[in-house]
Amino acid sequence: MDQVQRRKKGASAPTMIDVARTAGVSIATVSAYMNRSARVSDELTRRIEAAIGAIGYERNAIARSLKTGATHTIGLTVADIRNPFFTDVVATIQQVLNSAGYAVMLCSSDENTARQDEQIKLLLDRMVDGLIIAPAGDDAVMTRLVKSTRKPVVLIDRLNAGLDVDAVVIENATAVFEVIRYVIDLGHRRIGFVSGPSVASTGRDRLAGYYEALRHAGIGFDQMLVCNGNFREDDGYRAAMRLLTQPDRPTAIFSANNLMVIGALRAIRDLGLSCPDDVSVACIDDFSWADVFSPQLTAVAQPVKEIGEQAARLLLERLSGVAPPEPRLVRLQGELMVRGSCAPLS
Amino acid sequence: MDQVQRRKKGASAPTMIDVARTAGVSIATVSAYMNRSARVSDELTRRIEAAIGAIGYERNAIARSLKTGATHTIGLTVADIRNPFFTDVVATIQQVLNSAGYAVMLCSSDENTARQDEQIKLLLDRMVDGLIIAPAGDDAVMTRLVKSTRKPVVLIDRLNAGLDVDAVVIENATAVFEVIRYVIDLGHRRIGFVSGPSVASTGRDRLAGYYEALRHAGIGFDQMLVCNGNFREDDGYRAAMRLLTQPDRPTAIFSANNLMVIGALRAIRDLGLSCPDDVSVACIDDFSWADVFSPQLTAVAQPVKEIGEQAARLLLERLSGVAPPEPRLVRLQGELMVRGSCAPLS
DNA sequence: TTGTATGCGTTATCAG
DNA sequence: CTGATAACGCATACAA
Repeated sequence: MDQVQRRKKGASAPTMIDVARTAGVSIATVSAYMNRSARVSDELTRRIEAAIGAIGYERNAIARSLKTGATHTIGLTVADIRNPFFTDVVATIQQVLNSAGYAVMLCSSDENTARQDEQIKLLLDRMVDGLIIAPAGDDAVMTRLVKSTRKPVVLIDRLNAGLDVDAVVIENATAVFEVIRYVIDLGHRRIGFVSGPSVASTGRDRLAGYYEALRHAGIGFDQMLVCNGNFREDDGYRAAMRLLTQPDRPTAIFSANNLMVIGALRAIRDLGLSCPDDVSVACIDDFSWADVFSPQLTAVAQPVKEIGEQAARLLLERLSGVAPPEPRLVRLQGELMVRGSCAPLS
Repeated sequence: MDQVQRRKKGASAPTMIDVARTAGVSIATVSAYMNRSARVSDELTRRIEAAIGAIGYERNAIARSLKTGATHTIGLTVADIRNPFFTDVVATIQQVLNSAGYAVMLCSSDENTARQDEQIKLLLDRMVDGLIIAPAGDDAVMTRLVKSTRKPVVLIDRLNAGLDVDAVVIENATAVFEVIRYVIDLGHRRIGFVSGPSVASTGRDRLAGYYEALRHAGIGFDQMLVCNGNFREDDGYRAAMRLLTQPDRPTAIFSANNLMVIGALRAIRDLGLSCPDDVSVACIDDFSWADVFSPQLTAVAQPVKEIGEQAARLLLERLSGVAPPEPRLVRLQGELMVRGSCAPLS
């Protein structure tokens, strides 16, 4: 069909053809102008710009994507969008990627691997150019999904054994080791551990740090002192309840993340106990408000900003092809913030 | 070009043509099968499914969108993704929209109208099917952007005078009125107000509720008791500092949102004061952990879940065309959570 | 420099 | 019920 005799002037949005027609140039020239892919004479440039302004043309990113194969959109799934840790990371990733010209499609799997898999499928289906994943856990479907895509993928927060992709994590075992050692130094011997799920590398690594600290201090390991959770507030509550209602209850409780520590504190309150007088508490993940509310939580602050920046950087490098072929693993350090929620044991 | 003699088997992802070829059917039949748009015989269905499995075909959403004009993606911009209020709303919107088959593209404007406008442009450019906006503020560019798009738009949290679109907000003035009345009933007369920006309807409405409560109680209005902020933590800190360092300092401080109240509490601490002994504190926006940390904040809990659900519902109704032509305004009620951060004034 | 023609992967129309 | 073919809006070799 002739490019001139179209566009009934009513229905749909103006296209490049309309611009070409009203500017009296060819569609290729308009395209060249839009992409600065070739020099367009000043005269035509002027006419094209006038035409664009007149009919309010905006280029259709879908058609453009179909042609170029790139959407300039990246997918981001996190285990829990309500978790301030992820929120902070997301905010940074967002900023970096946006200023690099990418939009971000965000999904939260709510610590549910089935939902996570669906969302990764959704994202891949939407033809994102790349993927940043904070995995809810290692699961076979996701592994297969990620392996079978040719899009660059960056893992954050948690590793997945079966995946050879770029990743940004913190030294979880080391971080926990340090906190537990600090608690032990305060005189505590019976230290309860509210653990994350073993399907998550963070769950496993943080528990490992706990064991290591105990062994290092020569403290025997008591199976009753470890309770599993799924990183949610309720899990922390239940775990702390179980820990604190046993005969020889722990004098300190460590929570493997921020949400569970709130649950644990609620359990402490519901049992009529107080922190740090009756039970010392520490955790991984800092709160921005930790210094203004009591108990002022002793916690390991994760370098959220840097995690986000590094993740975005790794992805951007892959997208622009300047990354080396082998996967890169960035390991960051947490920082122990000693506050008032752990008391010395007399 | 003949649909059979293509696909060099190496490079790009398999297309419908490949499926048609390996299944020995026509491309239209494959399409009919994929969309269930027409009955396909059992025999062909079987062959198509086998082919899809064999070559690992996945339908290209970009091409599909180009053809159908729908992306099944909706854009969502919030004023601040780090604010738990927005996070909660986002999480709900996400869930509802996802289960309706839509993906969500999220942007955070960080209370910056310029960034917000860019992001709305970005989203519209990505051809989202609809938009949910928590405006950083009324600004002309956004108003024009929203007005000129034919995509359905839903506003949440904040209204924009110039826009005749669906919206979900809470009764801000009423909510503040109630809190302030409660504080007045405790005996307070000098009540500082840490306000949001006047470019945001929430900023204006909440301040109006404050004035109304004072007038209702016959308390004179003192210009020195109101400090403007931009809903960020730092603003709350600065505002509270100014309020509490004046000669006849207020006995109570009300913060127009959650982030600023944390700043205010930090200021109180830095001044060597304590809450609620020296200064009572209340705010809009509840915290999930408010009951386990001291001071236990008295606050108005916004119905975050319902805000998200209603916003998603309004948008979905527009998308499916079952909505009435005129814009709908959903006004929800906040709930005053009385805790311990406000003390009676002897 | 500027214009023409073709294809990206689907969907949809219309014959068979 | 199935098959061929024309768009969807843009980019891009290639021709002029």
